[in-house]
Amino acid sequence: MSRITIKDVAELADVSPATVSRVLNHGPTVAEDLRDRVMAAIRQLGYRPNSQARFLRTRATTVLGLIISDITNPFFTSMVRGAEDAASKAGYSVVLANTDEDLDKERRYIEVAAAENMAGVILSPASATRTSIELLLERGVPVVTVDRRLQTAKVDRVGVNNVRAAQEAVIRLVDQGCRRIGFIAGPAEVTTAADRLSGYKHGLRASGLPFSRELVVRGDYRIEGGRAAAATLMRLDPRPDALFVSNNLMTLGAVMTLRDLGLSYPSDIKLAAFDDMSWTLGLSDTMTLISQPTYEIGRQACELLLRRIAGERFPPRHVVLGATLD
Amino acid sequence: MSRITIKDVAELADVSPATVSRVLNHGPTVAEDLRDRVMAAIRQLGYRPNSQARFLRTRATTVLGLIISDITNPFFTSMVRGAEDAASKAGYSVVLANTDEDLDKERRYIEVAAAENMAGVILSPASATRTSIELLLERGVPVVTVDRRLQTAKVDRVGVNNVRAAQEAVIRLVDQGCRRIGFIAGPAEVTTAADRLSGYKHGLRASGLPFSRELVVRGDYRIEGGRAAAATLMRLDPRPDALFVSNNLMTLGAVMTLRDLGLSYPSDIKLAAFDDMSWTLGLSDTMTLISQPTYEIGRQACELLLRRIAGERFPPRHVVLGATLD
DNA sequence: CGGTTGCTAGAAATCGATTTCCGATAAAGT
DNA sequence: ACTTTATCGGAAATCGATTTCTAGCAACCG
Repeated sequence: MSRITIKDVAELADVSPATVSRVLNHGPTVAEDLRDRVMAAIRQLGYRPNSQARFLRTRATTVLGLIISDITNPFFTSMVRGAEDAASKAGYSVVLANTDEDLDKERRYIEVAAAENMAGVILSPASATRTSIELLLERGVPVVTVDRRLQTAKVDRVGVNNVRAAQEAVIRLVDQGCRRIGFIAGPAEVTTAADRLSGYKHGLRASGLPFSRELVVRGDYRIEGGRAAAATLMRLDPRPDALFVSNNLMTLGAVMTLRDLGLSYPSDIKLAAFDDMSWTLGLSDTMTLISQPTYEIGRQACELLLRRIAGERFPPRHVVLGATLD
Repeated sequence: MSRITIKDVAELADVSPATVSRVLNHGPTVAEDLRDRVMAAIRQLGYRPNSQARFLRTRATTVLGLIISDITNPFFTSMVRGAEDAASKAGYSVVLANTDEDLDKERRYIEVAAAENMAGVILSPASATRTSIELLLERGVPVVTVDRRLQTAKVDRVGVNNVRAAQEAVIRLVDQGCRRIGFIAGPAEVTTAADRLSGYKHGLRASGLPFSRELVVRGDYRIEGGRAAAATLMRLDPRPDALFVSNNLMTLGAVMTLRDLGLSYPSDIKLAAFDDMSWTLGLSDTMTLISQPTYEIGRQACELLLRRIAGERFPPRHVVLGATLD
């Protein structure tokens, strides 16, 4: 409950608060013995500067916000680690917030980040058009988006080329003999969903296959959505000979549906999906997987953010990393 | 980049800053028309109080810290949600930090929580003996631990009775005919690991089976650790007829090992494990699972924390929720 | 030897809010 | 009608740090 302030330290060391501050910050202009006395007093009292008070004067914090849509998703977990590693190397800490793809929650956490004057924010926006980051931008808090783009503001973004990756996966399926490829798309508001759908269409065109509306069903990027979407697709007549699912959790759902129907892959139906799924142990061994360099996405996003925080000015940058098909 | 302060609002509304503050906080003692003018000015300028400055005066924040050992683990994910729901109901926000079971990282985030003067902290300590929370306690920041206990300080804790749950699972395995039950334990520093090991021993004793040192191998609560531990156990001669794994991620590893050896469960060997694993789709259908009410753990931990924050004083409380065997 | 330069360290202003204290005004009581 | 009381709102102090400004002192130079 104690409140040890710079003044207490100053008194004990018999110097002025200004000197204590100098010892802690821009060091050199303080005499050896004073410096020692101050350090001793600090240790003795267990003094820690009040970061709020410090901020009031300096406007500098060392906490980054990482606002993501679903911490359940291993995709994001590895990204968090990449960001944390880059941040701690630079002396910053990362706090996480989970939005659950919920715009209200997202707005609340953006408010928190702004109110706490975080040094910068890495965001995977729940919506390209309805997520608003002006609260941050108008306060000068830099923002970098990961995975998804944002249409409401021009900010840096780190991700992969979703269009191309999706296209390649479709071509791969066609090479395996598929002709009727069902696509489980993501939420309409998310740019990755749109990009992947667009890649799906490109892939069909490139393969000379027709695009059919009925073969596309939207899900919510969660397990349940994938399950329902797959069920819808599998009721079609004739039924698809392949499913292409646009994220990992929905793929789990789709596999559940296939099980329920007694279908196995790849014998009865081929599967392709976005994102790493190695944690499912074998479920994904026999499907085409598009994996993204998630750790690297987090790392680079954080480094970009740190450069913005340091004050570098350059046009909004899109870092596009390679996704791999395997 | 703009800095809109209470002074700007006061000027525009042609009142004093004190009045603006009164409008925002303890309302009633301010006249209708002034109140309206102030509100209009606030809206017009998009004013938001600087929370650091406010804190300096009031010493009250509305951010809770949730410091957990592994956000990858679905166990914690659901807990986070429980805590978030309880917190937001009370007007608090939750920020997460991920320690990766790493004591250094953990210490860093405890420092962050203290430096940021978070209102309270929910912690799943990486070590019962080496995790130090005095930084928080001496500043009056209440702490509640979840899942694991802490030996370095007497604080509230919410979790399940790990000893009993483990014991029951062992008895269940014995009922299924198992006589040589291998146990994959968790890290020595974590209380849940010790409790579960102890429950395993109790279960054996209650079933009249001998305890054998060689049947216990320690893992690190991660996939790799489970894999290695299972491999060690399966090299024993005679090999175990059951494996009891003390958390979900290690169970994944153990299953990987069994696959590699060409063994299937429950025909060749029986499995029991702690924690929900429904996200593994079928992997866990045929094993004995001890599931914990994770959402509820998070919710109750948060409510306990909020009571402490509100200043309630009562002896450190241990809330023990029921784990279920299925 | 006097005056200038160069440091060091303290006093005081400052950041942006809240809150205490107090004066002014209006309402109420005699 | 005049004093007393209540209420409202402004001036100023405060929270805990940083930073500017300045005084004091020593060293250096001509």
